[in-house]
Amino acid sequence: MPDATEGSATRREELLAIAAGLFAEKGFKNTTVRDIADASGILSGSLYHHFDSKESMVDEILRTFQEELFGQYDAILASDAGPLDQLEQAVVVSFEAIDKHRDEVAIFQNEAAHLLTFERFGYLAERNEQSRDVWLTLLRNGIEAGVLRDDLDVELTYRFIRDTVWVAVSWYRPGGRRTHTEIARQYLSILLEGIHCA
Amino acid sequence: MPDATEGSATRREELLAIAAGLFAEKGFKNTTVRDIADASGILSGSLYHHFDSKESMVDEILRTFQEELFGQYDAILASDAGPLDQLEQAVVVSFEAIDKHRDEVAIFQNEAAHLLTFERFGYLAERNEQSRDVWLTLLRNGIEAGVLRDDLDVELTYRFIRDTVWVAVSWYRPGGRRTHTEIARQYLSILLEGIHCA
DNA sequence: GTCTATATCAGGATAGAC
DNA sequence: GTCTATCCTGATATAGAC
Repeated sequence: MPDATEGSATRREELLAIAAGLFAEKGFKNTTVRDIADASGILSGSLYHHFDSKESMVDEILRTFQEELFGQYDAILASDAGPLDQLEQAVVVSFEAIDKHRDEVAIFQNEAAHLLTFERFGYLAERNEQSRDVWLTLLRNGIEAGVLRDDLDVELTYRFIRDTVWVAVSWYRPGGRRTHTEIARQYLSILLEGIHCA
Repeated sequence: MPDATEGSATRREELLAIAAGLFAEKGFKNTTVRDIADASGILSGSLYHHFDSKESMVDEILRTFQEELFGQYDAILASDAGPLDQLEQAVVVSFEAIDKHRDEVAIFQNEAAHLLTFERFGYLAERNEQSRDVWLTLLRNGIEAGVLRDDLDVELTYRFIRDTVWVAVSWYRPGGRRTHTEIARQYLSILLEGIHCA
């Protein structure tokens, strides 16, 4: 009785995970349907029993991931933690996502700009907007509460945070010298206090 | 008398600029030789009078750009400015590159990882290594001189700087609300002093 | 659910005329 | 230096047997 809610992944999820790994590693366009089939131990034609197209695969991969991630951001915003705590939690959650869903983050990072040009992936633009809202809210709350500098361009600051957090996916490797929590902590230290001597 | 040293670009340079724009916008793999030819007002076959292959084009684009950029880094390191000044200059020069060579930076950012897997583009790995040396040297000099915090992981700090600087190419638009110098200044302010209240 | 076989098409590249 | 014409390969996707 295959069931998506079970611990063991369904065949569909297995195939998606394999595809995600390839998309992340070689890029969407550079990964052929045959690559995915090979890695799955079946032939390319068989993949079409499970999915409409290569696009459907990347679509499902990104949708699932973003639903989870934005659920976490919402929970943080809805919590009664202070503005600084919320900002820190958002950073931690993001690095956690890089650790737990590396492929998905990488795909989003590397392919979103291109996929965005197709109507089918319009929801990615909405997610971008939503992410911007989250970070801007966190920053503005911090400034209002007097814990963050009020002389910085909020829009620029948001971009720097967003970029630095997500781009870490390009070099972070789970099981490496530093855990994602350590990285998040160091990152927050730089972001909050700067690298200059006090 | 067409001459590369003249103010007016040679046909070759014109074509490379057009190709660079497309590579940056749509990605290397997603840009067809016919796309480049169309944008240049000629037919695809004619391009092969000027270049061996699509790969040769991106190769020449990246080589030329990197030669210039690393020349600037070398000049900064060789100067007798203080460690903090040198670090600031390196950041400024990088944002300048984003302004003046947006396409080239974007191509390097988006395609290097993939191109790197081909022997032909092995020099990109060397350039990465060289870039790492530059930033690590700047950071270590700063720490040694006592102007930078010594409690940070230098390797992580380097990555954060590198990533945040270059990823700006994905959103920076020349002629926008902020000049590249303003952006560099704000960025340095965050990097050096942090966003937390003093 | 997977395989065999194949239709269909797009893209990189070439040869030779103009 | 550009065009015409075309080759060749590799990629997505389909249809139907097992």
